[in-house]
Amino acid sequence: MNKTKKERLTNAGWKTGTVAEFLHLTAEEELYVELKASLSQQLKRRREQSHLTQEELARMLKSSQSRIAKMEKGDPSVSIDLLIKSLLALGTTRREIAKAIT
Amino acid sequence: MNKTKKERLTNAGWKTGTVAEFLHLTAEEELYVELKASLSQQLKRRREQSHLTQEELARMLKSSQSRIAKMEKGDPSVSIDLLIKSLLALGTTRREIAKAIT
DNA sequence: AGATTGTATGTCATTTCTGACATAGATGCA
DNA sequence: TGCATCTATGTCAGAAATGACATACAATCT
Repeated sequence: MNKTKKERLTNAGWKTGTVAEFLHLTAEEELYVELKASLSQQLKRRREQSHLTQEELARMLKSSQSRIAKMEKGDPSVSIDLLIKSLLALGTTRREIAKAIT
Repeated sequence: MNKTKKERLTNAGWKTGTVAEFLHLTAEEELYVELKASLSQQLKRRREQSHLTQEELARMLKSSQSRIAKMEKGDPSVSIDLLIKSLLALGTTRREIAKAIT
């Protein structure tokens, strides 16, 4: 965003900044959300590489299509625990999980 | 364990093997438990390096001494989520967390 | 247009996790 | 010995996550 646009928005009463600021996240919360997002993306990649639909993966994991969708979207209702268990079930190694987190 | 001892135990009716086998864990469950144990150890290391007691850390995290103890012991009742949130609160970077997981 | 396939989103009963508390080790010190 | 400090373990009410379901959305067909 260039300076001019920012000034225009600010003058018009808008606040500018990061998503984290907008959502009032602390530094730690932001790191947590980002870390979770990385795992979400990794899960989606692995599923697509395996040519599985969300429904097929759900059956494999004894979960549901809607929960898989939420996992891949980084929905607040899904835990890192579930993401990691899912990745492990898909054959992801610790090293690969670590790489995704970095 | 040397061969002789294993034979003795086996002959006496004991089964030998890994903890995972004893607890009837699947391969994925075993990986999950190991990964969690790594984070537990990392948390304990960081706390001790910071010269904090469990009680002090508990106050910092708005948790309780007993939960910190359970975290560091890898108790089944604690989630990876809580471990990661705690590590982040202690200033651990994503890179360091990734390293611990590897 | 309608039909099919795959993904997203809202809701909810049940399950699991969490902080808090009590209390039991464990270690050191007077 | 008793006393203080730190850690471990069991329990439980309240909070959060889970799978399941319905349904909406999107893309691709005939």
